[in-house]
Amino acid sequence: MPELPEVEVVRAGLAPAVTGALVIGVTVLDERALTRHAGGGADFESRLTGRVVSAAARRGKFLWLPLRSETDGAPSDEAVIGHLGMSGQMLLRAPGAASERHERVRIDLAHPAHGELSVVFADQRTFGSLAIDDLIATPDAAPGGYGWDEASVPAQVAHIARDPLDPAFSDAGFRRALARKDSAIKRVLLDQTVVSGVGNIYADESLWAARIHPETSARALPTRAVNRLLGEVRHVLEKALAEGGTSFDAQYVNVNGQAGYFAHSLNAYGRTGEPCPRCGRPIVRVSFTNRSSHFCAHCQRVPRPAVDGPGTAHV
DNA sequence: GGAATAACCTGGATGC
DNA sequence: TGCATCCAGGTTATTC
Repeated sequence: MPELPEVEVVRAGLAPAVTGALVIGVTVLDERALTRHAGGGADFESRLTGRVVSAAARRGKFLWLPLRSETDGAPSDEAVIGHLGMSGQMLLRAPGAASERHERVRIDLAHPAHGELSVVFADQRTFGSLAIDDLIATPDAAPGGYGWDEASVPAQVAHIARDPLDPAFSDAGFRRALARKDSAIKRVLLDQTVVSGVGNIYADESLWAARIHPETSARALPTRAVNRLLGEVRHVLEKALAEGGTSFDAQYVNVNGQAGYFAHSLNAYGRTGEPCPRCGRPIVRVSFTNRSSHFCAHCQRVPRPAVDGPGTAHV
């Protein structure tokens, strides 16, 4: 389940290998990997071949490789965007390497320093996708994402909020967004237009660390609790990033096919029935909007229902 | 307009 | 052993 740390590990692995490389060939093996691309496989192949990759960038869970032409040196106005979905992988392989299981797209590159190599997009569940998209200006004039200094972002990524590790992320804007949301805090954490990069695993871990019940109303959270939560989100993401991300099986790996080990550091997610590391009571799992929430019912108390009536304070 | 829900998809785990 | 069913979850279109 690639979330921000897993995607950042992939981006960091791709960057030195692809920056400055010329695309010398593209093979689309499964067009389901191009659900975000306006044209078909042939269009994807022809538009990408002959371009030069300027960088490897990321915002939240979206990756993109800005493209420029081989000769004119003009600024990048398009990019290959990629989302790993549930099970997507970006693998670096030697030229002519055997096909990967669930391989969907292969991009062959010639790098001026490293020679030829291939970027293989493999995806078991086909929720991930690639596309070529226009770069548009960021409304705040800040760099579009991590690994990209230009104030531009792919059009399909423009609606995605900045992630909490982005220097241009606005804490005040996050607090204002929560104050407007009449939804459970966990649902808001998973809303990529409010804060990006957080998925089910890190939402559960951050809420556990901040001692906030996942069904607490976002707008009912006091400012102090919001600040505590934001701090824990950042702490959890940074720690997971330092440990190479979370891998439960072979579905999340870095560009070399290696797993991360943050799964050993999880306190709540996937630990149903195990003792809470804080109080020793069992972690519980409940269904939550088509997925699961894991939390400690003792440390993360159920929010008291709002009561309308005389004497009730409203904010 | 905001919030909630369903659908997309594959393979491993589980039950019979 | 083989088959059917359930489950995992990020994004987005649809519905309320």
